[in-house]
Amino acid sequence: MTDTETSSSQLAPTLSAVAKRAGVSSITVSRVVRLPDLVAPETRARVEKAMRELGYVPNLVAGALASAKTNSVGVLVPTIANSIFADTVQGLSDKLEPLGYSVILAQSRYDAAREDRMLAALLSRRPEAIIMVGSPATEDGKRLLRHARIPIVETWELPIDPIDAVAGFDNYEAGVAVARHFIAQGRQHLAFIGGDDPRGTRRWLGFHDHALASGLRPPRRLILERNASGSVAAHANLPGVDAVFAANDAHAIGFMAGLRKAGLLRDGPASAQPVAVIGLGDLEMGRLISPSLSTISVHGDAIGRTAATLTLERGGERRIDLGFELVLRDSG
Amino acid sequence: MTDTETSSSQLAPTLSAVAKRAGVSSITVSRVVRLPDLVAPETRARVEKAMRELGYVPNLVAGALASAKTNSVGVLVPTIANSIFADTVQGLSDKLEPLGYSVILAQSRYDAAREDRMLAALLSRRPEAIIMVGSPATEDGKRLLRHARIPIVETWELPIDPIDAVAGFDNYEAGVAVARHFIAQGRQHLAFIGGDDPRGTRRWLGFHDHALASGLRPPRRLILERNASGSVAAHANLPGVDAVFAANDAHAIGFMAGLRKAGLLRDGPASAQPVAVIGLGDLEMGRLISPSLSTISVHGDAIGRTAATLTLERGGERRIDLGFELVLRDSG
DNA sequence: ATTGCTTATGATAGCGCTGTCATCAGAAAT
DNA sequence: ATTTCTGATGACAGCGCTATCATAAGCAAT
Repeated sequence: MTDTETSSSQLAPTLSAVAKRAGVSSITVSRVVRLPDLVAPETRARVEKAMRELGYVPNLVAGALASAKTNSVGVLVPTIANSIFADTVQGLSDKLEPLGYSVILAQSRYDAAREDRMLAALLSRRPEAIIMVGSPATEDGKRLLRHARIPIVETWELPIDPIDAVAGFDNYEAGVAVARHFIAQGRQHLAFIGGDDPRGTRRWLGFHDHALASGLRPPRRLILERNASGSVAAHANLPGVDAVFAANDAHAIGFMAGLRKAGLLRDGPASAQPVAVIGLGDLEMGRLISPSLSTISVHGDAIGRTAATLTLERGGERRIDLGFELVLRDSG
Repeated sequence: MTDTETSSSQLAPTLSAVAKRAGVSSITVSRVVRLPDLVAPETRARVEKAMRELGYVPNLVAGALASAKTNSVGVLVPTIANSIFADTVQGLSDKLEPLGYSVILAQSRYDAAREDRMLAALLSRRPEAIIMVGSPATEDGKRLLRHARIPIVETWELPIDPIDAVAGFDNYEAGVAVARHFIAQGRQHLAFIGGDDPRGTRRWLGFHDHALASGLRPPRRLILERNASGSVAAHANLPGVDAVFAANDAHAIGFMAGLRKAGLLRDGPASAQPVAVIGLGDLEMGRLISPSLSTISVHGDAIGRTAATLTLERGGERRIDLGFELVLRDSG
């Protein structure tokens, strides 16, 4: 018998199976797992041996029910692929996993109905907190969260009326900052390209309002699919534009590819660009391409880590502005 | 009283609270949630009203314990940020979420010990399957999975001795394909840059073996940090090299940035490049930059969706090779 | 009237743990 | 010798559900 854990039923061994084998009560086995200091060394050794021999893996589902603690957090993002939200998920899970929390991940795909379903699905697993990108799109979603009586962290925004805690930055001000920079550069004809999700729209609003307030003609806005390829052709729809704010770096890089084809991209500094381009996200890639991409840098992983902290500590500041940074390189 | 669900204790309402309010037994409420067809329409309406009034959210933790079905799958990836694995996670969760499964996500961070811990943590939540990138790095990890008696899907590789199911492609052959292409192009001095994780190493091996078998001098191998910035400087360490296979597109783009600085990058076609570069992953960005990036295209999302299918269907082919494609553009 | 079948509902017993007391030595303090 | 405390262990109930079997009513067929 090479595998001591063979034979016996197909079923996973339980606490009491281990207990029986070690000649102790099951509560003692439970303590060996959770509070080993309360168990005498010899007993502990005996129990640990039995656990090894049986290949015991604790059943956290049962544990969670009994203790009313699931040690899990629900995380809801619009999408995880090709997205800066992955940084946030990484940040929060790096903080949470070592503490024994598991991350239950759900994607809304920018769909309000799916978001509500995912929220309900998450909540029925009784996570100890919910971290989401943005705010619930519907009143139903908000009510669900408000009644859950667990920490809720909204991220990537600074909602006026948050459900509970917030870790984000001011998308409106990001738009303002870009517009201000373009204007200081002497650009006259501004445009905004990107999605029309809530955060993109806030950026657009800030961009738009500041341009108007500075006496410019209203900027143009082009709503694009979420993949960058559409932005390659965007330039054709923006005649006369000399400065573009892209809602994310992927769109910015796509747009620059279009400019290159049109012969409107220089390898020189921003001042030499016929059309200035600024993105958002500060993808590593933006630093590497030529001309290098100017961008609004936001710290996606810091948002995740901060959100994690907010789920762990009740009390203290519940609204954290992580800010952003206008990083100027050669594109704009 | 605007909120009917207020007052009453702080505790979340249970099945039997709903039952009492609706004047039925709790099992009937359970049926309304799971098997509504078994309940008479009027009874169902009464129960649904009570659920709404109380703001009832089913407790899947209890349900899972009672039914021995958690409706969850554990997913283990090395990392999720800036990574093509995000596509795989998206693919599998798009397939699984509509079926009522939740994704429990864990990251190993390319650390064998952390991987083992995460595997044990996942397993203790009794997922109905585990999907992971690659194979467990340790024997302990393998044993854990083998004893779990649930579907296990290893992805992004085609291990010789899989634990259960596999959805991936042949990394060795990808290396061979790139070497073959370089050689056909008349390149003489090959190099490989990238990480030394198992998949990267397989690619290197194929690349190396094929170069040798074709009579070339042994390719050089440069092991880099996981972020692309290191690859910018890589060229200095590879004098005389005229063709580079980067283990992923980010490294390839970083390397090209270095070449550009060194004046070794042309906007022309591959034949005009002093140093040919081929990446792996087929990032959208690679298409957009100039010169456009040649790459091994792998379908990360298809891997995820296939893995999901493999967890749902026992029986049938358990080893699926999704293949790869050498996509030739201007960089090599 | 009896049997059999279907539909709608309920009673009961757990699922595998943990919280909350007990219990019982043995040591220390009175 | 008695009390008190500490350390180690256990008994027991119960977390909120579901599986399983039972029950009752209604109705058709014998």
